Amino acid sequence: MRLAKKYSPEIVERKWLEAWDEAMYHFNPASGKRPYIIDTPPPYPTGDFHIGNALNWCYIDFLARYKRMRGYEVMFPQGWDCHGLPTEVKVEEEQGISKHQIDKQEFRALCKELTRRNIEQMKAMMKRLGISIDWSREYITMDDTYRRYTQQSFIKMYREGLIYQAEHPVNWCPRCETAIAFAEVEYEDRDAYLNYLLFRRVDNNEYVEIATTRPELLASCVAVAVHPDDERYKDITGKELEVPIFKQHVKVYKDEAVDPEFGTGVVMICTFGDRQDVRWWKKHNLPLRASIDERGRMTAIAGVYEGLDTVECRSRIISDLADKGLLKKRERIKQNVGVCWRCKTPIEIISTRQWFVRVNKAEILDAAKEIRWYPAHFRLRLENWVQSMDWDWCISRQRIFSVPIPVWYCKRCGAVKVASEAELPVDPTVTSPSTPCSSCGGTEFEAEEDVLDTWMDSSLTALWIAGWHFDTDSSEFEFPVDLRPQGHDIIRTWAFYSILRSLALAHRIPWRTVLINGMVLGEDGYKMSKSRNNTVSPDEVIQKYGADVFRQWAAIGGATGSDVQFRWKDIIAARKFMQKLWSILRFSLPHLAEYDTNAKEPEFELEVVDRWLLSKLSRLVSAVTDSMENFQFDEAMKSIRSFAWYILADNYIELVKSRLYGRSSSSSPSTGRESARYALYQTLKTLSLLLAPFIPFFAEEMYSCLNSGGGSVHRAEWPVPGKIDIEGEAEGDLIAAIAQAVRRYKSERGIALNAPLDKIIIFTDDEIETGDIENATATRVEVRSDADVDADALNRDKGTMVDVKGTRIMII
RNA sequence: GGGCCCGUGGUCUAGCUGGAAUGACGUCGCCUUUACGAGGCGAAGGUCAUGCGUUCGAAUCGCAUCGGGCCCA
Repeated sequence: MRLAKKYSPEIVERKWLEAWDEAMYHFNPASGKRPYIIDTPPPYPTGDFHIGNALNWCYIDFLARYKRMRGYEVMFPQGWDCHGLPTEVKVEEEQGISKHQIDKQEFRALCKELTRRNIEQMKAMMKRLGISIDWSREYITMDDTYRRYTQQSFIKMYREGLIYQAEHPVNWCPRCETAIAFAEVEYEDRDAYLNYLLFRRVDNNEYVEIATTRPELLASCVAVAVHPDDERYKDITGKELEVPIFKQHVKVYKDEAVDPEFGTGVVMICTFGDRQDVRWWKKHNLPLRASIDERGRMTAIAGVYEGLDTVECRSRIISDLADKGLLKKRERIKQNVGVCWRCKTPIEIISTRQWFVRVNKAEILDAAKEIRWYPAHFRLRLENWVQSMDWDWCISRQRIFSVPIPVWYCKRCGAVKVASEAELPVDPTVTSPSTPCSSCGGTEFEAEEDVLDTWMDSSLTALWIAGWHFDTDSSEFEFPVDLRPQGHDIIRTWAFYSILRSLALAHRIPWRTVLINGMVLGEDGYKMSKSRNNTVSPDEVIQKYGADVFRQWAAIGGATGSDVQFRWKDIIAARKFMQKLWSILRFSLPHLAEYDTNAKEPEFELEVVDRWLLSKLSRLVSAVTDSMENFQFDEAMKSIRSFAWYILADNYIELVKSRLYGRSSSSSPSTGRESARYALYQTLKTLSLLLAPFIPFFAEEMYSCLNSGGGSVHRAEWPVPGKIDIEGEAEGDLIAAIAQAVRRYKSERGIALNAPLDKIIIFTDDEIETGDIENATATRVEVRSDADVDADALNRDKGTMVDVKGTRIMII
């Protein structure tokens, strides 16, 4: 058999995509093998499996394939997190409607349909990438079984007092008209004015200057604060000030949190301008004056400004203040504004009745320490996040496409009626409770209209895949599961909520290990974004160079956990390596024709160069195994690449070529060829195994060409390192170095590599096998005693003395 | 303002439980040799940001400074 000269990924990859039986990736709990369960990220089905996803999934697949070969029963499931708001927005866009214009159920159906379509697109890309997902375990959070699970978890936590309803300030998006969690608030730098206003002292009619960026909140001003050590304001603490325009009297408090450097050092406390206001409001027991409503409009408290939006109100108040002489000055400043992560509208903090999940910070921090993080420092990101939370996790959302909160309210007594397990999944707006109110016996109920935050369902993935039963507190498979692979961008969301929920529902950590991947940066070094126009899709790379090449880039692009810059150069380099491997195979196969693939090591002693190769191979297997155990995919791939290129191709093949072609070696004429065939075959077979996690298509092709006992390389066992042959390595290193020195000699002099030289003299008192050197250099080799180095005046004049690893050789 | 990460040949990157600096791309030179010319072989190129310290010895540990990035406020 003779392979084509050029490697064609499109042919080989398509062939294996069609030939592979996906069942080989199915998790079989009855196999008796040790399980290795991966809590795979359930992406939000945008329809686009982007390069960041692809990097994440490549890491998972490297590991999944590796672990299978190591004898684990791997569970590599795949879920889809049907995120409500962005889907709703997309459907509105596509249909040209507003969600309020059509029936809720109809709208949900449109959302579902869009989601299914998007999932199919993303799945196709995952398959094309060769990701070894067990599709029999696919789950979609909008499906009834999963919705039921989510509602069950709600009920359990509600019964245990971990979920409660309360009126509390929450982050609110006035455009989406819904509460959002801390994790859904982003911060942006925006231009703003710092306005210096005059507040009148009630006791002596003097004015106090107060700087604020949000004069529209004057109606909500409930107090003023200064730093306790601020000498300038010693005399006003405890006194009352009159708020301009609105005339309410507010007290001046002392508080350490005031920054005396900002503005005038006097700050007005409003309900609510920001999170600090909420802290002060609680600490000083201040009253609540809500001046902004759920649509971002001014309320009746704002008097003449009622009905205006905040921006209009701000400018009206500023001009009114100026008219009254109460506006001292304005300064342009940069302000960090909290915005809705979906629509970038500045958020408000308003107090409404919502559902909350209790956040037990200490418990989560302890759990985070129990989990192994790779790289370790990412645990700190979670810790910092937990410590920064000001109030509990708000889980109710005023949306449509999400899991309904399974609750009704008794119309007669107002009691909360939580659905029973038997009623799940339930949409309380469609179905009535099956039993009367337990407080008053009433049978008329009002449905809870709110739905759950999407993290309420995606934070259950670890429990779901392990088959955790809420009723029996036990799981079908091992829990905690083994691995959570995810990007560092969602530590504060998915990782955080998953830990919280797992602790609350199962009283243990969700996974033993978290493996973090970095973000993919564009060629310009910046994070990929459409606005920067530096995006590259995995599809584009695959179409041009194949999935194996993409996967090599994913492995080798950077150290695990660090951000990875996308570079076409790396793609080209990966493709060159594919071609190199192909050429090695193309050269080797004819020499291995009719080779008995089950052959044991020959009876006779192998040639030194062959022993050298096998010893280096042993080291490679150890190194790659070690790297894989430590998630160092870049190191693993690099080790393989440099072994294949430098040791196998550049040195070994050049040295044994002649023997393989049947020309005899000097020491053991009859066995030279068999010795080389044995070493070459073992090496290629091992290489195909080591490559299998990274480039599954090529590895399979290679494995099948080598006829290694049938079956898929992906069902084969991971290689065990062979013996290390110290002497063979030392002599082989010298032989390879001599051949290399001769190559360099020829290269420097412009001599063709296959051109014979006069002769090569090796000065050594050790034994050295010269047959392969002669063959590789096409030159006769003479061995002389080291003592002869300076003796031969004639040759010294003609030749060039080269020091090779401490041994001197003369090239003539 | 707080936390974290990083600063290695022209560019990107590994090493960072201390012992003569990894690889890729680019550059230059040579080569159509029966595995590879949209390729191969070979070469040049580095004060490992700066300073101080610990050590027999530091890219690797500590401190400080400068610069970049990310996350959070």
